[in-house]
Amino acid sequence: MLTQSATVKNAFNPSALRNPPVESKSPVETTSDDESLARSMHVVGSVLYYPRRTAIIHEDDPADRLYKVISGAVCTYKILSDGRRQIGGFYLPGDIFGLESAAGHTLAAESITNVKVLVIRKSALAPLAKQSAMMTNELLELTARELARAQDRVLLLSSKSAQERVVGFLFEMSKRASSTGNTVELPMSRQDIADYLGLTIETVSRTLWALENCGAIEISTRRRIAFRNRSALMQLQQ
Amino acid sequence: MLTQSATVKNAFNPSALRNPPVESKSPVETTSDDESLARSMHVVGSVLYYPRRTAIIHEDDPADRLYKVISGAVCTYKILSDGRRQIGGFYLPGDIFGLESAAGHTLAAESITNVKVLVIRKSALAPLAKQSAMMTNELLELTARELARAQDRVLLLSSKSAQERVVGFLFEMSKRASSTGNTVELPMSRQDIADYLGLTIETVSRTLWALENCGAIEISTRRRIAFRNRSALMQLQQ
DNA sequence: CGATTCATTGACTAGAATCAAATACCGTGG
DNA sequence: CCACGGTATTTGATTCTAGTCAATGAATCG
Repeated sequence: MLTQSATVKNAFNPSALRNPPVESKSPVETTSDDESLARSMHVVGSVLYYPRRTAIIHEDDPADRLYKVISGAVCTYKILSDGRRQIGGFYLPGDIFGLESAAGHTLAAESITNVKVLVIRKSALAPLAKQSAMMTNELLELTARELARAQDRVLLLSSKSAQERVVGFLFEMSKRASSTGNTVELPMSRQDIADYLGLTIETVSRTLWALENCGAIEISTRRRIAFRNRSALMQLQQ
Repeated sequence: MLTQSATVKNAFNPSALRNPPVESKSPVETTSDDESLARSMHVVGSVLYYPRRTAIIHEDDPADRLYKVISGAVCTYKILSDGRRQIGGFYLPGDIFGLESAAGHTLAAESITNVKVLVIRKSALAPLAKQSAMMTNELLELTARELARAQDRVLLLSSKSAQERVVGFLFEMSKRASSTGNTVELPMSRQDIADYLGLTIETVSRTLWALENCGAIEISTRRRIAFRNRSALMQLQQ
């Protein structure tokens, strides 16, 4: 359970970061349809800092909080009985996580990089929701979008090849992550990508190599990938 | 698009059913937390009948309706570019579908058996929702539950073997479908099961045979399966 | 009772997992 | 700045699971 003391233990001083938050690159965008929710979160929520690779939600935590990423990257996951890990999703600045847990079903969450998150108790949101039905609607909209994403993952996992998955992932990230021109910055490790796509780390590595080899991408750094031939990639993705 | 005329064309006379709705076996259960929604649906919604294997929602339909299964079984699905079909979910009496489309992302839906459904326009729901914030909350709760289910599917598809998938499916159905004692009645075809689990029909068939061979289940009819050794099955599922 | 669809079974193949090893990267401390 | 240790990643060889193709068998519908 995420107690106050646990939070304090995990907290770190943002001024001491070796990798400072990338707020300048990825400003927190509040889209028009979550404005009232965003405002409420800023009013009654509190900001927490987590260092890289720290638990934010444990799998058995009561699911009574919503989180908004301000800077950094977070993933939700589940550990299966045989030790395999499935990543439910990556959350980048502006994204909200903790929505799925309304049904008592909880994914764990951990920071991939140093992160700054806005936390709010759902119970603190309830009285505000009474005032404006707006906010409940926004929550509903967000949850429906999360559902749509999950269904896209179901599609991806059920019938796409390793190559299609990796290419799809690169496109998804180029849309969502901080990407300047043709370059995309991946905050997560190869293992994270593998666990997200339902592949092994070896397969992810080999697939990326193959994509580079055929001139579709260029792996500048491990964490930085440049698109060399977008249309060729499109075709590989189907 | 689902026009009134299309509805009429697809409609069938419930008194002429060869396989009458199983209302007596599977009564429509309205759980405590969707009571106000259920009431509203019954008040402003309308009942439609669809014969077996008929389109209820087309993939390009505007996503402005909610559906509640009264009797029979429905599946949502998507056809992939290469012709494969992925089933998003099965909906049995009492289940509501059409929730995911709030995000503009639509799955098609078709009847698996003859079905009776309650349909309501979301726009008709909106004015009622203003009166009671309750209902929006129920919708949120339902959507969150649907999200949790989708995430379970993601887990299942990303890292479970064919055997684990099939066993998991049997347990899911024994919980949800009309099951008397140790027998579960499957309204869907092998192909439906395969498309739901991300397997081929051959693999589903072989896996079921293997389960029967090792004494875990008994395939009385193609559509009726009896559990012979639940604890052995549990272990196979992991 | 035949026609058609649906399901099962068999033989073979392909793609990703696994196991094993080598290499590159990163932070640390000298 | 550079050597060092530990971790993350890449690469190689092999295995294994589920897919594919093909054919047979069973159920259902008219």
